[in-house]
Amino acid sequence: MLDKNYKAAEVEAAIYAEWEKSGAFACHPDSKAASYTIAMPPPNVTGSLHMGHALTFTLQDILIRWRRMQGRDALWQPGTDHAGIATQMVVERELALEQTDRHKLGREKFIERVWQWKEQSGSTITRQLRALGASPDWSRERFTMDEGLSAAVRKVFVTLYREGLIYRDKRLVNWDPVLHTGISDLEVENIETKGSLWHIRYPVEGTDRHIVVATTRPETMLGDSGVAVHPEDERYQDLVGKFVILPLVGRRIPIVADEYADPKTGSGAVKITPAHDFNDFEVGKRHDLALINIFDRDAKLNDAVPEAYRGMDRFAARKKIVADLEALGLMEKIEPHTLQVPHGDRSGAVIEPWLTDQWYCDAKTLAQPAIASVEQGKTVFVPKTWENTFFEWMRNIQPWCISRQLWWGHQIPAWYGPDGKIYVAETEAEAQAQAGAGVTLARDSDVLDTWFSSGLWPFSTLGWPDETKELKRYYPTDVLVTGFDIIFFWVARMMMMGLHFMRDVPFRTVYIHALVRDERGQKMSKSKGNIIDPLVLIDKYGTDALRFTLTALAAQGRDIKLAESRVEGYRNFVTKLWNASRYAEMNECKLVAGFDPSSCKMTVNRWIVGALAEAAANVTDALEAFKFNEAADALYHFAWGTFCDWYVEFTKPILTGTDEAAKAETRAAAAWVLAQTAHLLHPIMPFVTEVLWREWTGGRDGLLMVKVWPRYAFAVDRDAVAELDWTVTLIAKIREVRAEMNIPGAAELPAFVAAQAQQREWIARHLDQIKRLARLKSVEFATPATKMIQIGADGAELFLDAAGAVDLDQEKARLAKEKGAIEIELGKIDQKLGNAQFMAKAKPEAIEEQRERQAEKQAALDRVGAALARLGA
RNA sequence: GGGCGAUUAGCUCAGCGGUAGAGCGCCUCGUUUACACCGAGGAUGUCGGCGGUUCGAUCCCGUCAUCGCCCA
Repeated sequence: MLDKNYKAAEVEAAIYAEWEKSGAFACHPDSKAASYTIAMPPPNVTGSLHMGHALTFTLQDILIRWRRMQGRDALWQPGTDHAGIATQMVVERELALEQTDRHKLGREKFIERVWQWKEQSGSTITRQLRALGASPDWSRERFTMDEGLSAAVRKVFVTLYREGLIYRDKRLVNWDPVLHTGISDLEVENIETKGSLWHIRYPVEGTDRHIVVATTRPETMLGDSGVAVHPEDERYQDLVGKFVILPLVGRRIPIVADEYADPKTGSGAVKITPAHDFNDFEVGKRHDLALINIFDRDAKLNDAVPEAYRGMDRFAARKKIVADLEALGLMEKIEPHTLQVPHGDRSGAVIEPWLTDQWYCDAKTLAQPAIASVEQGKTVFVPKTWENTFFEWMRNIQPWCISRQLWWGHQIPAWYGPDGKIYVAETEAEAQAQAGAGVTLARDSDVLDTWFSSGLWPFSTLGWPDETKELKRYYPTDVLVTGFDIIFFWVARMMMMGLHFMRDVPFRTVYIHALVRDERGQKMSKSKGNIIDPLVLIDKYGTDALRFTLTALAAQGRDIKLAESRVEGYRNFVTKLWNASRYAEMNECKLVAGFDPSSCKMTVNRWIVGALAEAAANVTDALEAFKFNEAADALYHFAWGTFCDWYVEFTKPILTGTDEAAKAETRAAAAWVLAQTAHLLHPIMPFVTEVLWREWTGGRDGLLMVKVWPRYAFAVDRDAVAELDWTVTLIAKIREVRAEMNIPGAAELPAFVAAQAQQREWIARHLDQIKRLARLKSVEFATPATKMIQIGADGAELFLDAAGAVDLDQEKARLAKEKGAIEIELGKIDQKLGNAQFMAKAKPEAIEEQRERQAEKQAALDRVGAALARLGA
């Protein structure tokens, strides 16, 4: 006998262990079944499960479990990402606690230390994925720095280099002066900041005129190598080609005409600092201005500036420069100004555009096939609107800076000879061979952007560059499930790399889900303190409740605002299901081998198996279309609203009755429907359904997770549906009237019925149920002589004998109100049907529908009228 | 500045060219052979404003407002 409540916390770990031990998570490369593949977006090895993970992995697990039950050879490829900067920072923090740092340790020892950390702590996230119930093929778990994946990275790098798609270049890079590395545009967060706009007067050489330039970063003036004005700006026509003398520095720099200068902003003239601003860099290139680097790697002023400023931090220098300019009377004015300040997404430091040698990937070339593939529908985004986002990014893609000045990551397979000549090769030996024996080589100390290796994930995890059978079988993957925040970081890169190296898209479908936000719609973040920890919810309500909640809220194209009350509500749903099973068990509803749902004779059973079949079809359709919330909704309403609320209540009299044949059929049908419901719920709520399945089968029939997904050949019995719907409506109406008339719930009232043959038959068949659920003492087929409460149902009139407990004036008022409501409805319909335009132009179905409604309402009106007449109103 | 999305019950959200829905909350009643993490019943909506298309608009189009996100 089941306990009264399901205790998720006590059973989940054991159930999971059983699944994992059974081998049911594994793919079968030699199977004849069609494959179904999802490459799991590898969480950072430093990560711990947050709500976004919980959502994305729940949805992926639903798809995988569902397809697996459908008989597909499902591969959910798991793994973790080495997460260069993030991981290095974690270990560096540890070192700081030990009063040391990576430089004292040296590169080799430091990397050893990171690996150690990875061995000890790197499994946190995978352990938490297990708590979530995720069912990937753990035997195939990969790590982006595994030997195999590293070999793939080297091969890709070397190949792209030889194809000219990777190259070394001196350009401005987003420099993080705290982490001492360049980062890609995507890793930069622009934060709106209140600052100032300083207007500085630059003296024009050989005149007593000044030209005023406005800047948000006065300290960079030390690196100015020009002033730009708009070519059509009349104010400065005569100055173009002349020079200004840069204050504080004394450098003579040209005034150039360039459209970058906006005549409407400030004075219309801008200072140009080509070495420290991306726009200025371009202007400088056009006019051949000098690149004057004034910062060191800490963003402190270097020796290229006047002595007074050397070694100063950029922000301290700003103050001093402003003060010095004011002292010289060269500060025209200072205005408050809000601007976007670039920050490193990891360090939070203000990013400095800095001139360095970096490795770049020619993303523009690689992007073309990716764009074409989406245009041609080889890869489809769901919802489709995200394709615009993808195109927008891909069509304006910039060279991708792939080198990072870090230690943790894939070291770039490039070596330099004493003369600076570059040798790129997969191994040092090859590079040596290229250079010739005896040439001393030094390896490039940089590592690759983490996204470089994760871009290979869909094929590197399958064994590429070896032509493994897994690669052949599981690439391209079927669907990628991810959030829109990494369309650029990851989806785009996988598309580029996959198409280039595999000659095919990495996935057929990209399902983009929402971001999980808090109740107020705010992004969850540590600083806001609004984080809801999925593990806390799991402890409190069980994994299934959390999974069901996320599924029910995962409507396409919307952010998810998560309220804990929803989780609680769906925990209640788990309990409801549990107790329905408990009820079934108490009534000896046992699974019957070979039960054929279409063989049911009783209407109520024919009805419930039909309703189940319909729910099953709805769930399948919803999953096919990635409409997770609709699948959850269909199951919730079938299980609770149909099965528990009506079928269970309806069959109670049968199960406690004496008709053995009826009992047997009902028990078998109830058990079957419940078990099928568990099948349908399993992908969303794997734990409780597995526990119940074991309870019903005694563990003799294997695991639910490998059972066949429901699909039925039998047709829904429409007559049974009509009969039950009518009966349910009748009961609901009686209950409604009773409540309205304040008839005590316990009072059992005699009833009389005047009905057509069909309805008489229906009432007779479900007499016990109607009496029980509507609290009737007796039902007599006759029209009563006295005045009573009167309830109309289609084809029947039911009279309730409240025996003086009810004031007939009250009943008259009730009927009058009902009449009024019907008249309003009928009026609207009459108006519509009386509209010549409507009759001429509306679809025939729409007209027919209105006619039917008109007839319905008219009949109801007649009935209420007759009832009122009988009461003498 | 460019783009995307949202605006529906007190709250969180579905939905949709022709009867406006769910969960939570609220109110009333209730312990009848699963379940009070329950059951029965109920109240609450000019579907953001204004125009347009249409026989008909909460739904399609335009516009405005407000909010959110992404990109410059």
